[in-house]
Amino acid sequence: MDRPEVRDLVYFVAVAEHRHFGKAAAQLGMAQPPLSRAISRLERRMGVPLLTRTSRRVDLTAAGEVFLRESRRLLAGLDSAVRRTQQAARPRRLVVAAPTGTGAGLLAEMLDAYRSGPEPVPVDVHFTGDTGGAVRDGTADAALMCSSDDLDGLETVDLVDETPIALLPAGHPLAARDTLTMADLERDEHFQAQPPEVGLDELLDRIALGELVVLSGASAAGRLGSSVVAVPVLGVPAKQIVMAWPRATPSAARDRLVRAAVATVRSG
Amino acid sequence: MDRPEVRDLVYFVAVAEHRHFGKAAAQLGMAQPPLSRAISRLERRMGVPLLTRTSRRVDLTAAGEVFLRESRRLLAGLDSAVRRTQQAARPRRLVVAAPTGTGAGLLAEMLDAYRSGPEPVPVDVHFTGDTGGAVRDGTADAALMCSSDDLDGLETVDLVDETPIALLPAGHPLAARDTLTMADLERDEHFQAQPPEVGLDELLDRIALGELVVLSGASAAGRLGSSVVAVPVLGVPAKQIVMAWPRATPSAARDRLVRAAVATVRSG
DNA sequence: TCGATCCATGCCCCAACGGTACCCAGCACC
DNA sequence: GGTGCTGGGTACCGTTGGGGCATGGATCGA
Repeated sequence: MDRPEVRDLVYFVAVAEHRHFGKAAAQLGMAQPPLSRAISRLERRMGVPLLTRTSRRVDLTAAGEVFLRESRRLLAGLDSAVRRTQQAARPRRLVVAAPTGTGAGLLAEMLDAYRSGPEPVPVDVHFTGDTGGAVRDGTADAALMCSSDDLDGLETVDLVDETPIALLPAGHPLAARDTLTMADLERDEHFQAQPPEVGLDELLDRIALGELVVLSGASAAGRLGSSVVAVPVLGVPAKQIVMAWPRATPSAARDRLVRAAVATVRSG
Repeated sequence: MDRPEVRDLVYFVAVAEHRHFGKAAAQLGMAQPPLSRAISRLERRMGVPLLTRTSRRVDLTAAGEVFLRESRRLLAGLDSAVRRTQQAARPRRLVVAAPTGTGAGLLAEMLDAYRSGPEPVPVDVHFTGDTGGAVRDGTADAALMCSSDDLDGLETVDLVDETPIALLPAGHPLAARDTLTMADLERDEHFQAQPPEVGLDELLDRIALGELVVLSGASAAGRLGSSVVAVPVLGVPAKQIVMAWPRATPSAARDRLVRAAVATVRSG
């Protein structure tokens, strides 16, 4: 059984997404007829119809739905494989993905510890909202993630546990309390369960201005300034900050970084 | 950046495994020169040398090691994608992978429950030692596995917990005991930590004959006959029998099978 | 019924893949 | 140190098949 080629997957994904041969062909920078034939060929080789075409409508068969999902996964995997390979060839250098707003604290300590350890290698920090995506697609060698994120396919070590705290403006009625509950927070008109994806500085500014109340983790408590107050919140499970990296990708430099990170949180 | 083609991955894996262009070409059923060119082209496109060739010796670079691992993973993923797609097209039918020797008990009950449920579909049972492999590569829709197996990439539900028991011939000196420890077992000359991969019947026969003593799970206790005795073993963590299936592969028929399995173990 | 839309088919061309022949760098053996 | 052998690279050529263009044919709306 001869395997489909990568080209066939790309073509199929384009057609499946547009549900239209003409538009898919345009996106692919080719004419419509060869695309039609490529898809027929693919279906013939796989022995499975993937699309139902009436001349007015293109739809996916059940098998087509499955193959679309799988094709996307495979193409992403291929790109990530190429990136990882190129990364392995480049003069040794590490990329760590960190959530936007993790700037100064934990990460800086970890990197300091790593740089003063044996055989350090230059480290780039890649700030992104989707650290899991970065480490999965080979953009980053390791990522700071949350234990509640999807960690499938990744190896992890626990770093610090983020006991939940609320960040409130200093003058807020709840700011004087010793502890809070989620019910307290949810009654507040400025409370946002999903804080906006902005830098920590802006977030703190907006809290200080009284525009915002958010749930955060204890690691943020050290960098608040005087106009933002942290109060522990009860009844919310503590999350862990973890360091994650792809399974089965040996890298001595990354292992040293992980060890430095673990040592940092143990000692500090 | 143009992606490598599947053909290139196959070629690269062959050369990397043989560390010899001539032999790889022979295995691929082609001549050596086009293979050499294909590999050079691949390296040029990826911008990374994958092999070091002296005219006497072919070796992998560090990047080549990475790309070999990734290529194997991708090719396996492609084959599994094709199988899953073909499976989705076939007149609905489920394949369940079960460890050799799970024959009559739990599985039969589950299948009975499933068949008497709504919209049942023909079920094939695929006996294999590597049920995880079968469900990952698309050969099976679901698998019975052990919670201690590698469950990465799979979704699971717990079924029954296998409290550890030792299977002994009826006349064995330890057979009269209420409980055993691993130390007891390890002193026995016939104890095998890794039982041979044979059917349950043969296994029981060999135990009854006094050739063998093995560690098993409580679910086997119901099918022993009179000449084999089960004794609980202390100090060994209990394993769970789980039902596992690949993530992100929706299948109503499989979901019904999973529900039937869960219902079976809850009620029985 | 006519036109518009859109996928399939027929036909041609060319890029690229693979085969054959040959070259040349190590190595072994005399 | 020649000489032969092994094994990867290079040159050149033939063929396959992927892609473009023109056209057919089906469906749907007006």
